[in-house]
Amino acid sequence: MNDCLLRFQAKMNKRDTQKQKTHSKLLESALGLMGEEKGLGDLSLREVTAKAGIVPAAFYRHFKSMEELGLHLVEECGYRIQTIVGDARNKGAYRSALQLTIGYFFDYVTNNRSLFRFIARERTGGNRKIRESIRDAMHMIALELAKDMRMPKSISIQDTLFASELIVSICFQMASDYLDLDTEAHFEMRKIKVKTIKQVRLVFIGTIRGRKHRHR
Amino acid sequence: MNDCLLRFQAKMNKRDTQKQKTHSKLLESALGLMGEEKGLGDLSLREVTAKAGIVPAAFYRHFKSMEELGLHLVEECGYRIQTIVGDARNKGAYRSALQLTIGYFFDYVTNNRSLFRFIARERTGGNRKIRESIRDAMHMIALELAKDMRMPKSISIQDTLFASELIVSICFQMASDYLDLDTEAHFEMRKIKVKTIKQVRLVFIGTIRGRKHRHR
DNA sequence: TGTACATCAGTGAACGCGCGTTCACTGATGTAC
DNA sequence: TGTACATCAGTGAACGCGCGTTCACTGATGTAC
Repeated sequence: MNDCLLRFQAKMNKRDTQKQKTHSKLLESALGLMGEEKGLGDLSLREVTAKAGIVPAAFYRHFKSMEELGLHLVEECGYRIQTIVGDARNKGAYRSALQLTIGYFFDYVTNNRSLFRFIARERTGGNRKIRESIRDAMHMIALELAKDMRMPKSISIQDTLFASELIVSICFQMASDYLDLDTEAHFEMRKIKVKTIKQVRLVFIGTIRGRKHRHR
Repeated sequence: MNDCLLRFQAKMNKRDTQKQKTHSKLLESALGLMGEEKGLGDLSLREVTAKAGIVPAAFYRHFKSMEELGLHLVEECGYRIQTIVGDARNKGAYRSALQLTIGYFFDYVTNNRSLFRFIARERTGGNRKIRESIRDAMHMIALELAKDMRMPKSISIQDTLFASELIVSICFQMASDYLDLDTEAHFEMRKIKVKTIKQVRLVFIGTIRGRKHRHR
């Protein structure tokens, strides 16, 4: 996470570097403390600072409240997921079968449990500002995904974007269900993957075959 | 809500009646206290009992924890929404155009803000038990909806149920977005309704036209 | 019906606890000359 | 380069507050005879 946060940094003296490090450590600590049961709202400023190794009062050198930390976290997570989508493109995932692409997706979910848990949970569970921020981030991800979807020429950009937004929404919902399973529940995991593939395929078919209906 | 909770009650002396009344008042108070910003986890036992007009310690005569109250609330809300689906059937909503049915749906959402807010929020935002409980409730609702969907004979029961589950999931997600809007934002509300109609139509088309693909 | 006892929803006081926030501070790092 | 002062991330103690939970209690209602 550290290097992500430093990505726009210009002048970097010893003091600024240290501050950035603590800043990142606070975000990382917050993300790490949110387990299966705890959301952003369940975290206390005190436990986050304790995990980050600073005194509670020092929190205010970085954020004016836990909500502000949450907004930074959404931004950071949104950025990371966009990177994931970009990586998938470079790996050529979109040239593979749908099944394979969804497989990659769930691999990412598995390897970034707390990140996806956070977004899925706060998407509806957080406060209003956080929810809006996540909606924006998901919109950006959908834009990124739309670029990569290979649709027949007859499908307009608007229809492609409409489909990609629905797909992103579905995938986050399924990721949330997926993360609720025991890590050993392989059969149930398989079922969720298959269900996701079927749902996404349904969206593709609906988009391609329903074109005329939606434009009449 | 009271009559709902009494619906399986047999012997009803003065004492039992009073207890049921307080029990309902606790659930109603909890639901009422959850506004735009607060979820179940943000409620304190003390504020719920205060709103219900009893002393904090008396809470334990009804529930052993706030989590238990939450589970009762899910059950109650699930039941109420099923009733809504049933009502819609009796009103003949499913014989109307899709647009009309979705219109009815959003009317119900508007008239039961806290109920839908609660379910939408805790679906991913609550703790694990609550989440599972909501998934079960939504499954029941999807079963109810599947009964009412008029699909071509060529569509199997399984495919119909698959579609109805996706539709329920989509509708709750859109209801959540809808409830985030200012009550005066009529244009934005219209946009969400149109989006929902398009998404649900897409699911219908995908189900009907994709049949062969999914069975090959 | 009347009486004596049992039940139990709700009371009110008390408790210890972790919380967010404040404040004056320290001491390492940065800056101006 | 060396010195004097400014900056500011992090400290540590203190605060008042609302929290969940406990407990012995009260008094209205129910039950057995």
